[in-house]
Amino acid sequence: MLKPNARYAPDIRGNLLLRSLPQCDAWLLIPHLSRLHVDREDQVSRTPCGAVQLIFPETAVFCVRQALLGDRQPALGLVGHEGMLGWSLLMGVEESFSLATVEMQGGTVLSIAAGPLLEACAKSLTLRANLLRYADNFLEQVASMLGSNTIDPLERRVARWLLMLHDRSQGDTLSLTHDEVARALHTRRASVTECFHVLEGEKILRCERARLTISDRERLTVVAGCSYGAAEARYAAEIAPWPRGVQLPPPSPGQLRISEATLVP
Amino acid sequence: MLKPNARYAPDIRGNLLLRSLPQCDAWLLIPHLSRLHVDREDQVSRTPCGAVQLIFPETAVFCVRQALLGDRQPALGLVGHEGMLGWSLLMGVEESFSLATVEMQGGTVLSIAAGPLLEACAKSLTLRANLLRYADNFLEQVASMLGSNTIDPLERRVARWLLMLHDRSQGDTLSLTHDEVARALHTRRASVTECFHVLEGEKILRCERARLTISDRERLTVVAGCSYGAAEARYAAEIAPWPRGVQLPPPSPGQLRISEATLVP
DNA sequence: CGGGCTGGGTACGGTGTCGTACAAAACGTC
DNA sequence: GACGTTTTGTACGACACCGTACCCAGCCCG
Repeated sequence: MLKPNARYAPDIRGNLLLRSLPQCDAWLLIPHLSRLHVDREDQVSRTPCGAVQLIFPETAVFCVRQALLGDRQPALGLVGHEGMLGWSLLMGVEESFSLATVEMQGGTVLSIAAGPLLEACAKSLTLRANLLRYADNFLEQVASMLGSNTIDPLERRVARWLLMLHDRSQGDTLSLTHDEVARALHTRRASVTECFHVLEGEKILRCERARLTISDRERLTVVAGCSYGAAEARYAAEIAPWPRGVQLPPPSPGQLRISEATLVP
Repeated sequence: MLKPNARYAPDIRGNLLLRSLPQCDAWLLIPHLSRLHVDREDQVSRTPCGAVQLIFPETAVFCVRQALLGDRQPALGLVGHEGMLGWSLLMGVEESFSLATVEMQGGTVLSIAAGPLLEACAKSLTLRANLLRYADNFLEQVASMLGSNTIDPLERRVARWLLMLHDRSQGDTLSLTHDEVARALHTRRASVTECFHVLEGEKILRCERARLTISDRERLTVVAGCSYGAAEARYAAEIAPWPRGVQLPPPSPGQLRISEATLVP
């Protein structure tokens, strides 16, 4: 019942995850991809035809939150042209627990309905594996977010969030309000303003009304500390080159002793 | 090189996830499962033969953290007899970003090496889907943890953590120290002690040295609020009955408007 | 040009949690 | 039964962040 849209094959180079697929896998998806435009604050979970879908953002950037919870909750992570939305489809779950909202100024995405997607995955195990590898990476992103939210002072969290947004945008200017950042990090708008002022004082940032420009990304990563970089480095190692480039964070402070379990007879 | 252990087929009823599998899928795994005993504080990621493995806890309860980070980090979630460890194998990732440590008093697990596991998954798509569904559920758990850590006052977080431990234990007595809880929630040991005293005053808890007993689980869930329950209810809906039983949290406060995206010609 | 609105600057008191510290109690061990 | 170790009880000052509030500056619109 979910007929693929009979349209010309769209260019997939706008999404790094799609671009990272081997040719043969990519062509299992391409005929079924539609390009959509989404606006700021949109929440997209179904195709215009009503089918559940997988979404590969191009210029749009999505902020993922838990569904069913109010609007006052922190962000779980960001998904832009490096990733996809709707991974739960690949895990055999119809309705995801999460919900994505368009951050910043809106843009385009490539979308494929659940039906054709699952057919394609059935045909190619490597396709499924490649997409699932991103799901794992997103889990790591959420884990990092948890760590950052729990132990980092606000300034560090703000720096991290800006870097994450920067990675997923073109250019160095982000069009968002202080309030938007505050809601993502679950803090006061006023606190975000203060953090911005500090960063502005250090010439790392420049902010105008509803728009801020990152002028010294290098030093911003220093402020963000080791909360930023781990998930991104893994993405680079396992999936595709990371948009802005990353180097691995400094070696871990504590050595890990992994003991072997004893066999029970 | 990774020969399955030539052992009698172990009883899999100790793990709810394994038990939830259809017979035919379960028997793809059973011949390759070994029962291991793990001790408190153990970190298990490989079989005694050195192979990466998937682990199905029975009586053991694991606390999952990010690997590569120091010991001073918050917990991402808990895995007990309702779930599994090593999901990243199913997503085509060799080494997981996470690391699990045995909480409380140790116990047994069922383990299968990566080789036989992947062979089994190749044979049965439903097996893979069933296991991946848990991976999605764990992601939701981490998401809840993030929310709780970010917005809840400490008392609520403690209550939630106790409930999560309770779900995965037998009986009503948890053998853990205040310090263990403090490290999981990334707070002071003293703060945890204070929370316990409050709960003890309300006759919800009774604590002795390195051991605490939950005497009124009902009221504990009230203290935990809506941070607890969402992921558990989903588990119940999609995988298997939840150990202690859960009812869905109260209806969401804010309605969600999901707009459809516009097609780009 | 003037009003309305959104976004940003700034302030103040309150408080939950932190870091640190020390002593008492419970337990294991010799 | 004495000792060391682990676990718990309790205290105090510090401070990051919170909630709230108000005003001002850009910006859109009529």
